[in-house]
Amino acid sequence: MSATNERLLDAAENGIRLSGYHAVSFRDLADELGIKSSSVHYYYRQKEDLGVALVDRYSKRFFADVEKRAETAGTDEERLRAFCQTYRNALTGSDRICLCGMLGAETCGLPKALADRVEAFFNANIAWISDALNADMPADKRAARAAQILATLQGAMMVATSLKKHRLFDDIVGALFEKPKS
Amino acid sequence: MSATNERLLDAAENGIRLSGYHAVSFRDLADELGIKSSSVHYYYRQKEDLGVALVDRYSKRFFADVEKRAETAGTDEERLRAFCQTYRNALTGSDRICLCGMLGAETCGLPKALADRVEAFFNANIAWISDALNADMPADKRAARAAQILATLQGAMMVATSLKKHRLFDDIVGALFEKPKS
DNA sequence: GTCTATAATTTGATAGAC
DNA sequence: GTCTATCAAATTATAGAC
Repeated sequence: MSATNERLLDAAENGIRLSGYHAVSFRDLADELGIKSSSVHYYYRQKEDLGVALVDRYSKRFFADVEKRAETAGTDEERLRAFCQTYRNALTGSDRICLCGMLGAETCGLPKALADRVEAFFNANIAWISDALNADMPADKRAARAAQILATLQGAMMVATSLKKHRLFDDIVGALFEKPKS
Repeated sequence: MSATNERLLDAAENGIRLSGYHAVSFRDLADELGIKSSSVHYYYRQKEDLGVALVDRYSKRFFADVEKRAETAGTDEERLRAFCQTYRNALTGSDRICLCGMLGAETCGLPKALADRVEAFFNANIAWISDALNADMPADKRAARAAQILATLQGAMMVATSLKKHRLFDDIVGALFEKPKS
């Protein structure tokens, strides 16, 4: 992977996470990198190819970060908190929502290959969370709870950035872990 | 409000909720209505004006529906469930996420006037939910819980449509109301 | 209210030189 | 790997006839 290719993916991920797939053009990306749009086509023939490469890189990085954070976690709840921390870091480190959160919202307007990868990302999220719930919860409720956690994280990113109150993300995720008063 | 104007808003809301603001063009809307794009400009001079009118109509309808459902609610929890039902109905009746959920994700790429209205919609949501939490919860935790409920609803719509599993929305919102086992 | 006509710009994409 | 040159199509938008 060349340096230009990487800068290209960075700029594209950036733009999409801020404004959406359809708001990002090859020319804007080229301008940002100081190259021509035809050079962008050299790396990715179609926009769809760029999108797919983007989600692939994002997914890999995401789960690598989750695993790294979960390594030092002892309990299941700590693993779960590590997972949420990956989301938090993606937001507070960049002021941008999740790449797949944006693309997931735009699903119907995306090339099928791209929408499929986003779907896979979410399914992998739910599977990972479900696994972390093992000890806490009866099996039949795990899937719903996992989906709830994913939805809350995604929604929290969206609402927090829209309201430009990033602390809101922490408040929301905090409420998610609140223990019922004994 | 003329019939054409209303069909125009319907088509625009439709398209944006499915694919996003930047994926919807005046020409597409015109074609869907069987008119010319210049006629669309007659109703809304700029795309931004159309977007603003759209969010205004959506907000009005949304809170009218919430109030109507909440009318017959006795307890605070019933009021909250009525609120969630408005979201659910928006999704299951159309397979589309919330207009402001989509626009909220795209915030950075939107004209400021539009982004501001979306922000106002979310703030009104949080205020309404906070109010419904009155009896249940100490005042200092209400805001966080209200934001959490909003985020969960928005995230649930997004994830459920992306995964094309609409039942997931019900599962997620169900888990939100789950009582801790006594 | 709707149309024709048109303009200016942007966008996704390709061919071929260097 | 990057460029020039170019294209066809799409997009936002306006002027003015009917």
